[in-house]
Amino acid sequence: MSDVVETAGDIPSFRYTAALANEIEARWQDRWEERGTFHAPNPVGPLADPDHPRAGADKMYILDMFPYPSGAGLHVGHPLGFIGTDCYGRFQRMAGRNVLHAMGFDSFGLPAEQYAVQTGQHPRKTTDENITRYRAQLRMLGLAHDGRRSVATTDVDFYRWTQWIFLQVFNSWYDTDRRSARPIDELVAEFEAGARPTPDGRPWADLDPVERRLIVDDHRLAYVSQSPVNWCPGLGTVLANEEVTADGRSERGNFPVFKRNLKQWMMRITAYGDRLLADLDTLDWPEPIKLMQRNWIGRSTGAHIDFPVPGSADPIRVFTTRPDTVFGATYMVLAPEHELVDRIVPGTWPAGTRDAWTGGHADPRAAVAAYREFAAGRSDVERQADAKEKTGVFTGAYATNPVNGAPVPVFIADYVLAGYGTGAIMAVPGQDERDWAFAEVFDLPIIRTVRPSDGFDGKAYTGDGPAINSAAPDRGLDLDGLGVADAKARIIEWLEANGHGQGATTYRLRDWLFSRQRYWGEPFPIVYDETGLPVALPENMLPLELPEIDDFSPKTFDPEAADTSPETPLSRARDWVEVELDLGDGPKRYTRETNTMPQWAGSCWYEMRYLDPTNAGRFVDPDNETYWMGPRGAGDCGGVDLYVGGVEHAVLHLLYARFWHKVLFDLGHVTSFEPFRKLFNQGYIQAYAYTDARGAYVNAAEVEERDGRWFHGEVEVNREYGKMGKSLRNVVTPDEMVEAYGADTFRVYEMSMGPLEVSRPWETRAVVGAYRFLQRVWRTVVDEETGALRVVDEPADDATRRLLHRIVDGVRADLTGIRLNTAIAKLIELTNAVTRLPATPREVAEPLVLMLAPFAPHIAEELWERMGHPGSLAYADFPTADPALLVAESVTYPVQVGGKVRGRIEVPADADEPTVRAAALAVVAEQLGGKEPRKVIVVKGRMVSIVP
RNA sequence: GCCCGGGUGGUGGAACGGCAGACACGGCCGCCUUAAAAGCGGCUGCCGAAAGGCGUGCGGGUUCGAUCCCCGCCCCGGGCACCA
Repeated sequence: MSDVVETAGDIPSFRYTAALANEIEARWQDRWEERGTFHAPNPVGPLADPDHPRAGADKMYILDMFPYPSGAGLHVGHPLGFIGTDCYGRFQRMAGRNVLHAMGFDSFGLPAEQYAVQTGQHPRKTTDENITRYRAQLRMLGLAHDGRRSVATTDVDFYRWTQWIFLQVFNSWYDTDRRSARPIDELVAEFEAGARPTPDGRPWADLDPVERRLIVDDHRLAYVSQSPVNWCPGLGTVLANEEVTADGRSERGNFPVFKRNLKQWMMRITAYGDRLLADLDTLDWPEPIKLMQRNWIGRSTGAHIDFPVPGSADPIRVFTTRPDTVFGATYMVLAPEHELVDRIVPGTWPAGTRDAWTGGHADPRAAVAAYREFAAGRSDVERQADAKEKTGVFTGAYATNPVNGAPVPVFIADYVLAGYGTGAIMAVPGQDERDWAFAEVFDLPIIRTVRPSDGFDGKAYTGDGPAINSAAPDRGLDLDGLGVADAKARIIEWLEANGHGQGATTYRLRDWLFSRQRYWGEPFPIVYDETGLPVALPENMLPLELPEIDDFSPKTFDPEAADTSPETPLSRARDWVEVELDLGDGPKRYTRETNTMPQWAGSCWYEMRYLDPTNAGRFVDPDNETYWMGPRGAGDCGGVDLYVGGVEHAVLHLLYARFWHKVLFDLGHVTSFEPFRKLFNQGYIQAYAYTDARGAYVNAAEVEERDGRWFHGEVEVNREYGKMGKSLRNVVTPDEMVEAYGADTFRVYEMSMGPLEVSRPWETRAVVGAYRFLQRVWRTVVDEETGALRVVDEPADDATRRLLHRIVDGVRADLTGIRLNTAIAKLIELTNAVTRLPATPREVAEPLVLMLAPFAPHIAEELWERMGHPGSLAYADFPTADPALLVAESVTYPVQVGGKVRGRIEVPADADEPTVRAAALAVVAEQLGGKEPRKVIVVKGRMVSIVP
């Protein structure tokens, strides 16, 4: 991209060229670094600085979603958000705020590990090299980061606190009465005091130590569970629900995923479902993101209803959002994995069992076993592909409908999910489409319990209407005639009064699967003793460092082999796994946990480490957390003032981080109850890619357009629009842009392309517009031929001064609202006006340069210095408009007749309405043809509208 | 299928319900130059010679006035999807 040819002598010696820009940029980047220009002072600790110009000032914490340092380096799309936050932060600093802006690296993760597996090189080496490269690329852009605060999640000093927070979570339980996490010791104390009954009612003192531990472990916010998880044989690891795509494949690698019962670490995020939902209302986030989180949490209200099973001690408890339809429950379905199944299945088929219900098996046990095997062997892909075809089998058991005593056959079917509600449903085919479909396959009765307004039409009716067939007079229950909402309220009242159930709320959100079978992640600070139960390492044994091993790969399997089980890389480090430790009760043998934490762990709290990156005694000092993230008043959630990143983290990272933050809040470690007060989703820079006739990508830089068609040499190629990527052969790097135009031009171009939140295509040839703009700014201050200052101390003419103040006012408003593209347009407008003047008045040049500084900081610093200001403008006051100069002396009113502009009048700004009206009528007298208009509307300062 | 977001010149995009198209790219014309590049200046929504007319996905509505608000479609992008 070095096609900007500069031959000495052809261009003025002091023109703002790429070469000059690069020289200026390198010089200022060095100065900023040497002087610590962007160091933000903390209230306490090693980063405190009482002499700093912003010490104790109003603070502003700006955060970017930190990048994964990939081996490919940055392309021009990556820094879009970083530049946006930098412009905003530089503006806020000039507006008087103490701005904290830092950059770190989310450096655990699969690519470094996979590269390590291929090459045998340790992932730490690859990771460190990539981070070094990223730092260099980011530095080149002139980002005003506090370099002292840069952290990487793979730093041992960082992940010791990730482990520490894990222990906080592990050593906590959720008190549903107080709606808060509490230390686990307090739960134990309640059990010991008898204040809290044990699950089976036996006195605490009668339980043996292992029984007690099992009960306590069952309450922890981090716990080991044997439950259905997403097992991905092709990757050799289990995955969180959020990492599985809609069609049942791994987000990474696109391998099939199977539900398997495996022992895994879970985080009890469901305990926080209601707070994660309710507190969304306190956040200044884009509505679509809040909506995605609301949908993900998926709160539904309804009721639990108990259906007794004759001969079984336990009833089948179902969750339903439509308790009003209980009279239409003609069968029930349990998830195949439901724990009650084995206890209710009889030895033989009951009399009258239809052949279609048995799956051809001689007895119910065989039928259930066969169906379970079938269901377990189906990947989510297959299950969802066949969603319309219902499968299942009769268990041989009947339950009793509590409202009328009717016997109800119990089926198992995989359309009922073990993880949602109670894993059991009452099926009401008359009012539910899925139940209808199942009832058709198994020829089950259908009872309508809601009357549609326009008649029955051979399918389930899910709308509102009066209840029918819903009375049991002998039991004091009659819903008939009630609308859905009233019927719901009435039946819940009846269920509660008669002990058959109660109103209930359930969430779609499931607990978070927290362990991975990988090497390159945080080791769990957990060991197992001879009982096989987990034991937390004491804090003084942190950090628990990753052991050095030779083979970093988890064992992977045939992607389709559902019946395989994970084997972790760390389990190969035998000397590390089998240890003797003294955890306070003398040296004993322990076995270490060999799973590692998922990549999300570090990103759940990194924003707090920037606040106090070197603190060896705490993850963050409370005074520093309170200053930077504390609530601004009663009811305020606190948190980062502006968090900018892509929408792809709408539910994963942003939900997990909120959860951890709330646990830390409950335990008193932070004062904010949300981590990110304001969220801003930046758009993406997209790019065109071109394929030839064989579908192979050709180098996009070599493609030319001719009459709306695209050619690579003489070959016509096909244009695609999408991502930038090596394999698409359309990558443009910031390095090339900086070399060809300078970092300031690159920054201005990216910010001027459109609103920060909107995605847009990259167009290299358009970058020159930003370049010409900066050249014009340069020329207003510096004579291109001589290098002399063109700035004069004479006052500006009135029009220029008014323009300046209008622009200052607009740019300030645009920057405050993060409308960076329109701010730049205004600066160009001002520059274009000033360029036409014979010399540049200082009263215009200085504010122009100051306003330019957030966008193009290097050239602004350089010009500021040349205008006689030593030091940096980073802390100079951002210009303020004089309100008196914002009021125009005269106003031009367009005059509309019948909605069309037919003339315009110029009147003094303070002209009263009759004056404007008379002037307007005069100018359009011809159109009115002497007739008196029906109506004349004068909008002060805006326009006149006449209805003829 | 359900839920969001969005459709404005050749292109990226501007417009508190008030002159649609700011600003930029591209294009055309000109200046400078032996020449080219760079730079600078002018023009550039569409139709029309002009006067003028038509224009913000399509069709309606509210309003003195609609890119903006309301209703119904069409198209594009994203999210969720057997959640009882």
